[in-house]
Amino acid sequence: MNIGDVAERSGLPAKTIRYYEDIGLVKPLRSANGYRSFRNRDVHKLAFLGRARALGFSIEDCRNLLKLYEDDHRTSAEVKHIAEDHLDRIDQKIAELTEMRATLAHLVNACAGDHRPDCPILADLAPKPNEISSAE
Amino acid sequence: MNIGDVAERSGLPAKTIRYYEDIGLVKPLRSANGYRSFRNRDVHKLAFLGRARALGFSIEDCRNLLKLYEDDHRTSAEVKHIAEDHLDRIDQKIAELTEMRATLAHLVNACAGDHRPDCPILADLAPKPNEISSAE
DNA sequence: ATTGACCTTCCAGTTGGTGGAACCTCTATC
DNA sequence: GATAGAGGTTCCACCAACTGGAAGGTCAAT
Repeated sequence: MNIGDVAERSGLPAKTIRYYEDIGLVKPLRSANGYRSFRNRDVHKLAFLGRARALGFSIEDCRNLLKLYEDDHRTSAEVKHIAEDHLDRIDQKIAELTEMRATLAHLVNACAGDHRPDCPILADLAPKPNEISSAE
Repeated sequence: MNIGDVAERSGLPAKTIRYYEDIGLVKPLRSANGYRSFRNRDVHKLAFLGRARALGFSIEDCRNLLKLYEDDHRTSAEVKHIAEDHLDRIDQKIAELTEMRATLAHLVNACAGDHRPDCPILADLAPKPNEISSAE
């Protein structure tokens, strides 16, 4: 199968598929004309990757998940470990964003948003006199 | 003031300060020895940038906020607009992550995490037979 | 004179692709 | 056989926002 068909089937752009080959995630064969020739298992892998990426797993996580996926002797503990780590990272990210959101929403709320220059948002961003001790 | 002192005062790494000069966010003077010489307003700006970045504003947002900050003829509407756009982007990001989190938490929960190979996480990532029509 | 803490520039790498240029191949049509 | 168009190929550059490191200059103190 050529890359265009694979792109359609896996839902990944052809560029991305070539990139995944570059970094060793898939190893399609080559036809006599130099075109990549994908087997069903390649397409299968790519679909797996697309789904894992959609869940936010890093490429390195994907690489490891793929390895486990293809290893009959894996343990579910190994898989779970990767997923739990990722879950923790997501939770942390959500916490960060939620805090930003709270501060920002507060400031936006306090800002009149009119023609005058006074703005609580800028006032908050501006360093307070005590934060930066002056000296040359 | 030399970059080391500025780094300490602004809370930004020296590397980052140099980078901010590179991309035109600050324009410190130079001493005879070639060292960067920061005025109080440079330090002020850098602290502003640090705070804006901590709230997740992009560098381009920061550039615009800084411009408004230094413009006596700004309107709070302009500032508010930037902040609201950013808030929207944050909300969208939180929504994405929250959805990922839900799926992932569900899968992690369903996974025994023991020595056996059966794993609902991998099962979910694997393409279902109907998703990929086979053909060579 | 030398040590060590600063400072300088420049180049490369990070993450996960994306866009474009220049060029080759295949199929269909005239 | 020529040609057009839709595929494919490689390679290089770029995005954000830094960060690490190498090679070297400067300064203050011993």
